[in-house]
Amino acid sequence: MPHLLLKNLPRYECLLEAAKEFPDLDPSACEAFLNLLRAGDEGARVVEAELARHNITQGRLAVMMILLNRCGGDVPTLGPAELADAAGVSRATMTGLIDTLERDGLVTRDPATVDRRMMIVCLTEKGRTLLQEILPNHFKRMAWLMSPLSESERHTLVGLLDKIQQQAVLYTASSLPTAAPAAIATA
Amino acid sequence: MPHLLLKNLPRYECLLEAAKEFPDLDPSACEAFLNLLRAGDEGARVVEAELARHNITQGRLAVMMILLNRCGGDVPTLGPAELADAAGVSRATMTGLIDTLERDGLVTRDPATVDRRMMIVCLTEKGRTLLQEILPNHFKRMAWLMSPLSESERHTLVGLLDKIQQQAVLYTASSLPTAAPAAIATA
DNA sequence: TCTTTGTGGTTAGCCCCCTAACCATCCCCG
DNA sequence: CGGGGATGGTTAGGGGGCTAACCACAAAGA
Repeated sequence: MPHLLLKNLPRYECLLEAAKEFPDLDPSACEAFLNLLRAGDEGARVVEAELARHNITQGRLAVMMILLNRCGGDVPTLGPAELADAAGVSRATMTGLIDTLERDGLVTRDPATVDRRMMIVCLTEKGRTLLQEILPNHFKRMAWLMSPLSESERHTLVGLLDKIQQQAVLYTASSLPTAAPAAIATA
Repeated sequence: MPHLLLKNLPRYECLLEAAKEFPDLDPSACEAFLNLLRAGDEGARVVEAELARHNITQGRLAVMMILLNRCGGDVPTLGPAELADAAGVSRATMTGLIDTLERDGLVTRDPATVDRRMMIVCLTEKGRTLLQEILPNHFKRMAWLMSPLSESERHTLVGLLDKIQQQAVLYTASSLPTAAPAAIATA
């Protein structure tokens, strides 16, 4: 589950040292990037550790929360494709997630009548109950994890992260052609 | 590979809305956490996209870089256990990583003579060459990804991320007993 | 109408990560 | 010297992610 990287991040002096051998290495960029991955990893680990006690993963929880949000509303026509899109995973992955959720009795999967290609996924009562049982602690855990940061620090953090994320999206948007290296070169 | 979460993060108003139903939900904490995971995910995706062209993953690269650092030096006695520890993965995972690296001819795995339990993993010439070919672009990519941030912003970011990471470690350290929920409650 | 194209869902095959269990070997200590 | 641990490496089994390929069906165009 971890995104993996070095457990003990290299110290800044080591990065400076390595930069001598690799002129392209930008020490502060490297440091920021490694810390980003590490913090994300550790944070995810904390949250997942709790969910694991209920035999739930981030992916499964995401699916259930999406269902809770929308299936509770007016439109109960929610199929794997839309779920996959909302969760940001492939349709094949969503099939697997729904498989296990269905096996555990947390969701149902029924063929739709209007469009015979479609399946309709819906939370069961058991799934809804489990969510009510898990979510409060889940939210508490997130709040606790962020508790060292003041309100204004959180705002700053979100702003910085957003810049990175924008840049990343900019890459994936232009990565289809071989234009990516060019974009790098010009940067 | 993504750590997975919702593709489109909920807007802040939605979090406020949800907080009415779940009093434990701290909107700013939640927002910060989701942005952290997302930025980490997207960043990792960018870096991995390039590595994938050379049939390399973050895990494989980490192993090779550790080997480059230490095997190039004086002590060539580097086994899976130490590698696993340095990379922050389980020994079983490291076995798998070395398997594929060895299959691709990037590392060798030979039994040690002094300690007959040990295997010695070493970069091959091919592995070394591949690293020299990959790393410059890899570093450029990281630098490009962080280019929207000024030097001082990067410093700020590292500081904030470190606070979160400290907190996370604090959790995993005390999670062996059931003390974790208590720690949450008191927070 | 009939064909073509697009879309929804699943399957197959691969990779990576984990835990638990298993041998082999080393090392310490009685 | 001999019998525990401790340590190194692998295997087995389970998730979860991806792409590519497939079939069923819907929708749009000739």
